[in-house]
Amino acid sequence: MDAWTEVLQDTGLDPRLDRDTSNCSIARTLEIVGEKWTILILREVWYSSSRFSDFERVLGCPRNLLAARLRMLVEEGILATETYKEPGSRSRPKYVITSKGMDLVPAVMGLLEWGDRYRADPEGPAVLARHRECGAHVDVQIRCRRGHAVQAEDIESVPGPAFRMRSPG
Amino acid sequence: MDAWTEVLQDTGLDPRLDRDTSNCSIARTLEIVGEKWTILILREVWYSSSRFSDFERVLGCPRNLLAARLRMLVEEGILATETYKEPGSRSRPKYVITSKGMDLVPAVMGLLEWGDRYRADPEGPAVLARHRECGAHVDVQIRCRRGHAVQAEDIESVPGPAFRMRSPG
DNA sequence: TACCTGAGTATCTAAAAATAAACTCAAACG
DNA sequence: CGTTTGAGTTTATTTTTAGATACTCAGGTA
Repeated sequence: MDAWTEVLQDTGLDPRLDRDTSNCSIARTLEIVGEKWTILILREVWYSSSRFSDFERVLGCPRNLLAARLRMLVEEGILATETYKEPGSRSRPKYVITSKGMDLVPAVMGLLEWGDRYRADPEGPAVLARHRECGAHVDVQIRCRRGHAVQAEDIESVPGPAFRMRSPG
Repeated sequence: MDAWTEVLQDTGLDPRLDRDTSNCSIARTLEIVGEKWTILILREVWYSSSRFSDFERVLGCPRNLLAARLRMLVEEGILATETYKEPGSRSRPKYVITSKGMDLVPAVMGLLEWGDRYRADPEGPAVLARHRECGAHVDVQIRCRRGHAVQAEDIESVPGPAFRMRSPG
């Protein structure tokens, strides 16, 4: 009997199929970043853009959508506003990434790598990621606390502390 | 002068802001999996669901959308169909993940971890991921080819072989 | 004082997507 | 032979989103 089956015996319910999925961390993350422009804005922040007009120029995103996405990212604490001042102009806002935003890097690196592997142009990727100190190519890996490299097939999902069943309505 | 600046001097264009973003691997991956139901279907496949009715039951997704997403995932080679047969019923299709689909695990683990950290219930995550062999918790890490663990801040993006500028139209 | 610029807001239309509900189809069963 | 079941398809309705365009606003410059 696996870790799922033992959480709910004799109820006629299936812990995998009848569980409450509303507190799924994947779904909750997607509520915020699971939208095209949002992730592309973050990509540009990583590539060093920070001004409203930068995003508009490189993304070609409508201004009202851009403003809405930036506002949401700031509300969520993924970006923060600072001000910049070009000589001869007044102070204007710019957007910088927070540590909460930086913590999205592994997820986005995962998307990048998959695209590099399966959907790149014949010449290769458009952008490469490397370690600033040593210049070597970086990639995402799955590891366990004991330090072993883990293959995707060797990952086992088990119910966590907030696991609960869907109310039978 | 950084790796971006040296690709395009004296043109008045900015290699970051005027580059062609149409071959971005992040965007291309999102074209496929950057949609709510699609990633949630994959989540359920990892949690072992495989039948049409399983997905419908656990996700509450409209059938026509579910059918469309499953068809797309099979066309893209992320899922494959096999048949199963319950005693007393005819053969029916089921969906299994391919190695191309398994290669999305790091990206989705990244989303999961971020959600666990910033959007979990007070009790903690709904689901935990552990290493089947040793039972230890698994997470995603960024490493360079030399084996160093890399912080997000120490990643440098540089133009790759398919880098090109946007045509000035 | 009139104009310019970056950073938005407001408004509208058109297109796309989500959802619900009804319908189909092919075995297997009774 | 009529019914059930899983796996869809079709159709219609509503909601959301995208995108374009025009407008605002605050300070700086001529």
